[in-house]
Amino acid sequence: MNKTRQKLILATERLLRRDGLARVTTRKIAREAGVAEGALYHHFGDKAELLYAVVQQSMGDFREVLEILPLQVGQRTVRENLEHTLQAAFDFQFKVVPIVCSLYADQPLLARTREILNERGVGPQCSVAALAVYLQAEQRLGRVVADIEPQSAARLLLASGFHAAMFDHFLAREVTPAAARQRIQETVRTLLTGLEPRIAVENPSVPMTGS
Amino acid sequence: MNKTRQKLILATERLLRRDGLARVTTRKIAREAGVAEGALYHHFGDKAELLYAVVQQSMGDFREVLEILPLQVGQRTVRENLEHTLQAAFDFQFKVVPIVCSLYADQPLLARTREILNERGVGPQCSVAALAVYLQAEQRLGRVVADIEPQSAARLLLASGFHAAMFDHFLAREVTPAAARQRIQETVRTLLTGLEPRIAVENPSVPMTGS
Amino acid sequence: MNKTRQKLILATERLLRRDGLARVTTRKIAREAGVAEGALYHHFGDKAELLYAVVQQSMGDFREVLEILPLQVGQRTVRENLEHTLQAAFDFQFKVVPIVCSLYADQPLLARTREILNERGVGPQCSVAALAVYLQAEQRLGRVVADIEPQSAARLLLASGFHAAMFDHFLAREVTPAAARQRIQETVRTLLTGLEPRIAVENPSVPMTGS
Amino acid sequence: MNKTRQKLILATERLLRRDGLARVTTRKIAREAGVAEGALYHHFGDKAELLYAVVQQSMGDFREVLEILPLQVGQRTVRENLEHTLQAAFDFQFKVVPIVCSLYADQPLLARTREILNERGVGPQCSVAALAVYLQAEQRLGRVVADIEPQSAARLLLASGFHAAMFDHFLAREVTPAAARQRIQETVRTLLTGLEPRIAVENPSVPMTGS
DNA sequence: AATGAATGAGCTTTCATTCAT
DNA sequence: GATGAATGAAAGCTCATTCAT
Repeated sequence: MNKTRQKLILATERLLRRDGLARVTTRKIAREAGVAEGALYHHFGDKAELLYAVVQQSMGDFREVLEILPLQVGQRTVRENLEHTLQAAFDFQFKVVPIVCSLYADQPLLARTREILNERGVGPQCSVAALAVYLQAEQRLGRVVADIEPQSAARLLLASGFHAAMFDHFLAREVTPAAARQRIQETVRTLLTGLEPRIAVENPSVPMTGS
Repeated sequence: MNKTRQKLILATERLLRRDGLARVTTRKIAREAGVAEGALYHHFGDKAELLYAVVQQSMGDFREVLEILPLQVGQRTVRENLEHTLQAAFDFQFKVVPIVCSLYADQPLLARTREILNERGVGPQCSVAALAVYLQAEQRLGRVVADIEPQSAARLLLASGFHAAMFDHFLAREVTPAAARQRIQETVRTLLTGLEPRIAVENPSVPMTGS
Repeated sequence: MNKTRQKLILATERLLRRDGLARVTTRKIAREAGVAEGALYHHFGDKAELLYAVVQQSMGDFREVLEILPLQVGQRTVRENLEHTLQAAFDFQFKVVPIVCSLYADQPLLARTREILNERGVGPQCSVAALAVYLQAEQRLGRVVADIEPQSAARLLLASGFHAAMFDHFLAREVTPAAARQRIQETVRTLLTGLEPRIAVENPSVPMTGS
Repeated sequence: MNKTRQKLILATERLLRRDGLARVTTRKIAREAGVAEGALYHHFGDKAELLYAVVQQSMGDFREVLEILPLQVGQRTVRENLEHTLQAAFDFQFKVVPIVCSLYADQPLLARTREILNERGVGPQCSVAALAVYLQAEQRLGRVVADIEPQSAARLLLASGFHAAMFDHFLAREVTPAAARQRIQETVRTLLTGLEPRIAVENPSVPMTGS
C-alpha cells in the first residue's frame, strides 16, 4: 500500500548517495522511481518534504533504539548498550549525511530547516540528550564514573559516528558492516577506558564489560 | 601577479562561506569580485576549476594546525596539549564547515576534491593521523594508557570538534570563545577520564593533569 | 435534476468571482463543489465547457435589467429613469466584472463566449441598444434633445458604470450604496446638462428634471 | 539601440492582442521576438515587468497628450481638444485592454498591481484627474458650463473609450482609424450637447465649436 | 585581457485530463 | 455515476557558458 510513496523515498535515497543533492532533480527521482514527475507532488508538498521524509524514514531504527534506551539502564553491559546504540546511529547517519551536509550548501534552506525542527521540537540535540540521559542513569548505578559530564560523552560518541559517516562518503567507499562494527567497538572501548593511566577498580559491584 | 584571478578566488571563498555552494552563481562571483562574468573564463576553464582553486586554498592551513604537535610530546600535560590542539582545530573546522559540507551536495565535486587533497597529501585522515602519532608517543612515555587505540582517540577528539562546528553553524549562533573553550575542556576531560569506574594510579611516573 | 452538475457550476462561479479565472483549477472547483475531480468530466467535456456553462448562467440576467425600460418612457423624469437604470446596471456590472474581464485573458475563450452570447441574442450591445431605444423614444416626446445620437449617450452611461465597477474592484474597496448612488447622480446630471454653455429652453412642453 | 528590448515589447503586445495573457508564455514571446528565452530576463526582472513595460510604452503618446493638455486651455475649441485627447486615450486603451482586463483574472496579481501603482503615484485615476483639471480650467474661461462636475465629465469620456476598446476586442474586429474617429466625435458631441432640451447661448464670448 | 548581452538546456512546480477501481 | 492517484506536457525562471566588441 502506498507503493508510489515508498518508491519515491527509496529512489531519492539512492540518488542522494550516488550524485549528491545538487545533482538530484525531481525529474531524475521520478525516473529512478519509475513514476511520473507529477506523482511526486501528490505525495509530497515539494522536493523539501520528500527529503524530510527520507530523513524520517532513515531515522526509523535509530529512533526506536533511542526510545528503548531508558529500558536498557542496568541491563547487559554499558559497552554492549553503547555499541548497539552507535550501530543504529551510524546506519542513520550514513544515510543522512548527503542530506544534512547539503543543507550547509544553502544558508536559507539551513535556516528554514532550523525553524521546522524547532517547531516540531526535534533536532540533532535530541539524540545527544537521550544518550546523555542514559549515561546519567548508569552513573547512578555506578556503572559509569560519576565525575564525567554525560553530555560530553554522548556528544563524543555521536559525533564520532557522524564524522565516520562523512569520511566514508568522502572516500565513496562501501563500508562493510563488519568494518563499521569494529570501528564502533574500538571507539566505545577507547571512551570507556579513557586516556589517563589508571587502575581499574578491583571488584566493581556491577560487572562492567561483558559477562 | 594575477590580480583578477586572486579577486575571483577570494570572492568565491567569501560567498561560499556566506551563502553556501548552491547559492553561489558565476554572476554573483563576478559582481562580488568586481569583474565581468566573462573574465572568470579567462582564468579558469569553468566554474568547477574555480571551486577547486578555492578548496585548495581553504584547505591549505589544514597542516599548520598539526605541525607543531610532535614538538609537544612530553611537554606540559597531555590535557593541556590536547586542549590547545583542539582549540586550533576548532577554529579551522568552524571556518571550513560551510565549504566542506557544500562538497557533499555534489558527488563529482567531492570526488575531485578527494583527488586534490590526495595529490597534496593532505585531508581529514592527515589530522587524525598526526594526532594519533602524538598520542602514541605519549603512550610510550606512559602519559597515556597503553591499551587504547590512538587512532580511535584521535578520531573521537577531532570528530567532536567538527560536529560542534556544524552544530554552531546550524544554530547560526555566535559561539563565544569562552563557551568553545569550556566545551573543549569538558570533552578532553571526559576522554581522559573514560567512562569505566576505575581507580587512578597512585604514583604515575610522569605527572598527568596539570599542576 | 442533476445535482452534481449544478454544484460544479455554482462552485466555479463562486471561485471565478473570488480568485479570478487564472487561479481557478479543476482541483479547486472539485473541492469547492465537494465532489471528486474526475466527476467534472462526467458532466462536462472539459474545463472550457464548464466555464461556458457558468458564463451562460452569469450573463443570464443581463436582460432583466433592461426589460423594464420601455415601460418607463414618458414616465417620471428622464433623470430618474436613467438613475434607476444605471443603479440596476451597476449592481450587475459590479458582479460580473471579475468574470467578464477574465475572459479577456484568453482569446479562444472570449471568442467562444461571443458565440454563446450571440446564440442567446444577448451581449453588451443589447443593453446599449435597449437604453438607446429608450432615449430615442424620449427624444420623440421632446424630453431629450433631438440632435444627439442616442447610441452614443447610451454607451456613455453604461460605459461609465462598467468603468466604475472595474475601478472599485481594482481598489478592492467596499463601495457604500450611498456613494455609488451619488456617483450615478452626478454622472446623469453631467450628461443631461452637457458641457457646452447654453441657456435652457424657457418653457419646455414637458417638464424635464424632477418635479 | 537596445533592439532586443524593443523586439520583446512589440512581440508581447502582438501576442497579447492575438491570444490573451493566459496564452502568452515567455517561450512564445521569445520566439515571436526572435530571441532566446533567457534574453527576456536580461531586460526585465520577470514577466510582470515586461508587461509593465508594454503598458508604459503604450501609454507613450497618451501621456504626452495629457501633459500638454494644460497648455491647450483656451486654445482651439473644447471640442477639438477633447477629440484629440480621446483619440490618444483610445490608442492607449485599445493596446492595454488585454493586459488590464487580465489582471482581473488573478486577484493576487491585481492587488500587487494596485500596490505598485500606489507606490509610484500613478494609476487610472491620474488620467481622469488630468482631464478634469483641464475641464475645470475651461469652466473658468466660460468655455464649459459652470454647473457640472469636471470629474464626472472626465470619467464619462475616458470610460467611454475603455468600454469601446473592450468592445472592439470582444468582437475581435479591426477598428479602422476612421471608424474610431467617428465614434469619438459622436461621443464628444453628445457630451458637449447634453441630453436636456436647451437653447444655446447666442453670443458666447469665446467661440465654442470650430472656428 | 576584459566585457556583458545572448544563449538554451534544465530546473521545480502546476494542472487538465485519464482510467482502474 | 463517482473516485482520486497517476500522468506528462508545459509553465516561469535560472544560470554556466559563449562570443562579438
